[in-house]
Amino acid sequence: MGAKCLTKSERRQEIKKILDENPFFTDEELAQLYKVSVQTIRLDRAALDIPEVRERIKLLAEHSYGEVKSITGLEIIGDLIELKLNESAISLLTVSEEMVLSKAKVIRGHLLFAQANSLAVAMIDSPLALTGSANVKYIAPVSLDERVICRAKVMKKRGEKFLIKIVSTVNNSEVFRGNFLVFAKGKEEVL
Amino acid sequence: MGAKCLTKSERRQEIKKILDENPFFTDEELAQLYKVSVQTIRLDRAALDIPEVRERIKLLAEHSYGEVKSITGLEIIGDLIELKLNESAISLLTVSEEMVLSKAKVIRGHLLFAQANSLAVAMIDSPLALTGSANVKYIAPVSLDERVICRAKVMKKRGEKFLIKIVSTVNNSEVFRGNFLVFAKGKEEVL
DNA sequence: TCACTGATTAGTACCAGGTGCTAAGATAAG
DNA sequence: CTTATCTTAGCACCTGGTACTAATCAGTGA
Repeated sequence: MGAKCLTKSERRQEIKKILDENPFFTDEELAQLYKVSVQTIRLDRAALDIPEVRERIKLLAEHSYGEVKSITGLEIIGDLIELKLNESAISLLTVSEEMVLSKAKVIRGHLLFAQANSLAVAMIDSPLALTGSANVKYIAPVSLDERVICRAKVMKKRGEKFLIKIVSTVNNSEVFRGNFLVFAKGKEEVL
Repeated sequence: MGAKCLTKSERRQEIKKILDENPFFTDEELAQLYKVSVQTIRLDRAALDIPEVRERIKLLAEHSYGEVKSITGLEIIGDLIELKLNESAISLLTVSEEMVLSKAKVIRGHLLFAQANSLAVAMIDSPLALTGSANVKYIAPVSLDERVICRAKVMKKRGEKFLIKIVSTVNNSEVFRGNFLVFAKGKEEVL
């Protein structure tokens, strides 16, 4: 990793990147990494407007904590945009580096599924919802940095069974679609 | 919340609970909350074997950090046990805390899908393989600490198209099954 | 050569939120 | 009264910083 004689701005860009993907480094460690003094690192962070380690860690923790708190939040892959319980829902997923196959920069299939599945499950107004079955089709590959909008709509409801239709699009063109059968479970024991 | 004249053990139980569901409290804040001194809180934490705020927050952050990495970042979800390219493959996934729905301790559906999908894609002898479609069925819920064995088998192969049958079991009983249609992509551009 | 500039480094005082240790009350029970 | 349990207090020390001042070093132009 970065250790050579870098210019100030090169170093700063590297620091920005490295802290972006691993916020756990202390100034000390960065200083050793780039063979500069701790003070220099502090100036760099100040210039880049990056808070201290504890703050960074805390933000990360609060983020995931917030998700956990919001009942179904953690369970959702992507950001919930709209939600009408038992009717329809929309979520947005921006494809980041970790989501793609390293070679092709194409999103892993199961993430599109996960977005759809978690949305389908989240939109059910019930303490617990479980997927029963799903038929899905991948229409076009999705690449890094693209924004996937996933729309879910309840097509049929019979008792505790919900048939949900999912369509995911990027720039208004379909990339993924599927039908999910979801079971709403109340307090009764799961099968 | 708790503020009355509690016995030591009552207070400790409350502290344990409160920190369990909200790890962000400092000793100071807890001391005010229970109207005891900071030192008392420290003793309580020591007795309960609860680390300091920063440590708690850090653990939380590392946890969620690891989770994001592992679910999105890995090429294969689960551990590859056996692999015969273009023929069959087996992977094992042990259900950990991060994989389950917080309330029911049941694995999230898309993780079973992810295990199956990543296995199906991995077993194709090609620089790039993409999922075309999938039909899956969830037969029984899978709980925390259970070990999911996923078996994939190529049923049909026509040119670059592979039909793969997946069966996932826990203790030899089926929990998930599906058919995946996977496309092997060579160097040619993806559609 | 001198002066100036930008980048870096050094040093100081201070902070939160602790640990680890010793010692001193407070209170109830035998 | 003595003893044991619980609680509080005080102190030195720690990490990973902030905020600020001052010194150093290399290169550049005049």
